[in-house]
Amino acid sequence: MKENTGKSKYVMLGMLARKPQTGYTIKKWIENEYSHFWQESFGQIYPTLKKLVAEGLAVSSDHVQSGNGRGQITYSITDAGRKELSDWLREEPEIERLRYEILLKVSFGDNTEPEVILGHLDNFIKRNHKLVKDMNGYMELFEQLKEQDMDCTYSQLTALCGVYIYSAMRDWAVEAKKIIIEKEDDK
Amino acid sequence: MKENTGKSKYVMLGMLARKPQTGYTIKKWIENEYSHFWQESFGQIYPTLKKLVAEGLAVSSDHVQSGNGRGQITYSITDAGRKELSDWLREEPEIERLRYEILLKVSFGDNTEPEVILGHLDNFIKRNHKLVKDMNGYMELFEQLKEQDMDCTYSQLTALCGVYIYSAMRDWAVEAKKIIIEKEDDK
DNA sequence: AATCTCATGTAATGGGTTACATGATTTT
DNA sequence: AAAATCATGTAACCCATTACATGAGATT
Repeated sequence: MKENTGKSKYVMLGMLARKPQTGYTIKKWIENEYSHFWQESFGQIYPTLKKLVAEGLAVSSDHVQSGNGRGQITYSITDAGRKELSDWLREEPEIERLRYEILLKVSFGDNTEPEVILGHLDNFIKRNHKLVKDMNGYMELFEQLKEQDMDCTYSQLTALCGVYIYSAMRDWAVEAKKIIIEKEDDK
Repeated sequence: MKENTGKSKYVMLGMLARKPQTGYTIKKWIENEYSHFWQESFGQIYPTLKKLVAEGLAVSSDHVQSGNGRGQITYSITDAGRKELSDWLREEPEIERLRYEILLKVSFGDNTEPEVILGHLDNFIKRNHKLVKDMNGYMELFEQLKEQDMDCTYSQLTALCGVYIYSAMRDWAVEAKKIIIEKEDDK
């Protein structure tokens, strides 16, 4: 019985630490503000929330609250939950294992025409360019919140990371295209 | 029967496209040159290779070749395999889903002391700094190979991506530390 | 003698997404 | 009237890692 909900458990705790919420709003929250570095599906969220309650890390207030639809369940974090979250925060973060399919395709580039790879890079540049703009949008939004005395430094830092990473990816792809084209011209 | 070996199938094909190999050497190859953007375990490699043979995308020459140990099985790609690889290369790469645990912890930073997050960032900086050096080492190595007329442009591009991405991560973390410290000083 | 590396393989386990089921309210 | 959104939940499936099993040759 090695209860392992992986990281989802702590994500739920982190979300509930901000304010009591339903599984549904947690999902929306993650989609909106976390999607560039984290994602959770309902298939994870609902069972995990139930486990939190079973472990005493959260409580589910209002079993069925008739508002709209089927009724919603609001979860709140307990003191034990805050302790669990804070313990986890102290642990050294795991080294992330990346799986960039585009790098795989680039590395196998010899097995196709250069145009194929150049095409992928073009799309990649466009996507990352848009992401940089999105992240800068978030940065501004947080800046405005700060002026209204709302503390959101840590959230802003994740957006800043997005700016850095997506800019780097875009710049790399631009450079990569140049190098491939140069190589083709040399032939 | 939706035979889905995910991406591993194409990784194996890409490896065999370079030269006929054993599962063991494929593992070593991926560990050495791909680990920063891809990884495969034996539990994936061996069954996948067998499936490739079953699908006619590879052939296994030399069932048991007494050399050392239990004997090795060398796999070679077939024409059908090359076709499959090239078809896959043409497909638009999937959008990668990142899961950066450190960003999760940063975003929940309010639930712990700033020193905890600063500590994580310190380690993150060190790790990424080392990775940048490693990637630059690869870059040089590939440069030398180029001078010996070996074509390795595409492999070099993945190392270049490593330089870009790890530099960005390191620079972000340095900046993030500054911002957190500034905020603390303001209090 | 013990351990490390080469070498292949399977079974158990875990973590996560997708698809499906249900159903009320709100918007088009 | 139809479609979208709110809202919760389960089951199937897939992918991947880990642990385990086997065993020979080389090294310490």
